[in-house]
Amino acid sequence: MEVSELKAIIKSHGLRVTDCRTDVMGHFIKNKGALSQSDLEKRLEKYDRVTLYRTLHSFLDSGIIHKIPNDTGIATYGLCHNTCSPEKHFHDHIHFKCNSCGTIECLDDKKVPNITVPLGYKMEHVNLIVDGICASCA
Amino acid sequence: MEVSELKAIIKSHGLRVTDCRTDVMGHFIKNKGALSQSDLEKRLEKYDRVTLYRTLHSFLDSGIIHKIPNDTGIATYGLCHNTCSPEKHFHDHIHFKCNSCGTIECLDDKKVPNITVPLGYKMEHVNLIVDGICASCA
DNA sequence: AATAATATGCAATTCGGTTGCATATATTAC
DNA sequence: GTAATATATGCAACCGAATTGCATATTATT
Repeated sequence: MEVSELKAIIKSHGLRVTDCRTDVMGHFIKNKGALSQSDLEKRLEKYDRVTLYRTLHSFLDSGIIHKIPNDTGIATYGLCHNTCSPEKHFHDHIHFKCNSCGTIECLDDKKVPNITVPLGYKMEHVNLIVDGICASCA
Repeated sequence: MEVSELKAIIKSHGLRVTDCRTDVMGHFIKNKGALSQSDLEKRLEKYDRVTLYRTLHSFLDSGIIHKIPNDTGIATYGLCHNTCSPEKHFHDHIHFKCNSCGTIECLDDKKVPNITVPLGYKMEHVNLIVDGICASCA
C-alpha cells in the first residue's frame, strides 16, 4: 500500500496525519497478525512508548483498530473492517491465538455464530477467541 | 457447602489443604461471578498478595479454575466444571462481562456452538466472551 | 512426635499502562 | 508561504498487577 493511502485512511477517521501514526498504520496493514504495544515498540524504536500508546488509543477511539481480548494480560489490537466507526464496531470474525508462537490473528472469513444470552441480559459485543496451533507452527 | 467438602475438592486435585486454599475455594464456590486476584485481596486481607497469587496458580495448574480472557488486562478466574483435569480443560460455556458493574460470570447453561478453523490450524480451546449489561444492572 | 516436602510472608523487582507538562509539529487562516 | 492555533510528541515520573528469592511456618507422612 502507498504511504499516501495510509495517510488518507488516517485522515478519513478525523485524525491528524503524523509520522508515528503513518508508521503504525503501515505496520498494521502489512502485518497479518494483531499487534501489541510492545510489538510496536520493538519495530518502531524511533518513537517513545508513550507516543505509541497514545497512537493506539487514538486509533482505538476513531475505530481504526479494535482490542482483542486474550488471557495473557497484554493488550493486542487488530485492524477494523471499513464497516467500523467510532460509535459502532462490527467484529463478527473469530480471533485465533497460537499457543506456540503467541501470534494473534483475525480470521476474517470465519464469522461468529449467533448467540443468545439469558433473559434480562443485554448483549453488546461478542468476542470469540480460539487458541491452538497456527498453520506456520504446525 | 461444608468446609470439609471444600477441603475434599482441594485434596482431590492433588493439592495440600491449607487455610488460604480453603478460603479461596470457598469464595469461588459461593461467588456467582468470576474473581480476579484483587477481588480476593479485598475479601481475604489476612493473606499476603503473593500467597493469593500462588494459590490461584496452583488452582489453575490443577484444573480447579480457569482463566477467562477479557480486554481489561486484569486476569479473572472462574471455577472449572468437574469435567476438567490438569491436562484437559472443557470450557464450552459462554462468559459474560457486564460493561456497567464489570462483573464477569460464566453462563454455564449457554454452550458454545461448533466452530471450525482454517485448514492447517489446530484448534485447542474456544473462548466466547459476550459483553453487555447484566441482569442486575439492567 | 519427628521428618521431609511444601506453603507462606516479606522484600524487592519487573513490566505494562498511565498522566502532567514543556516542546515540537500539523492544520487553518491569511 | 507565513503566522496563529490546536494537537501530538518526548520525557520524567507514577501506579498497580505480576513475579521471584529466600527465610520461616505449616502440612502430610512415618
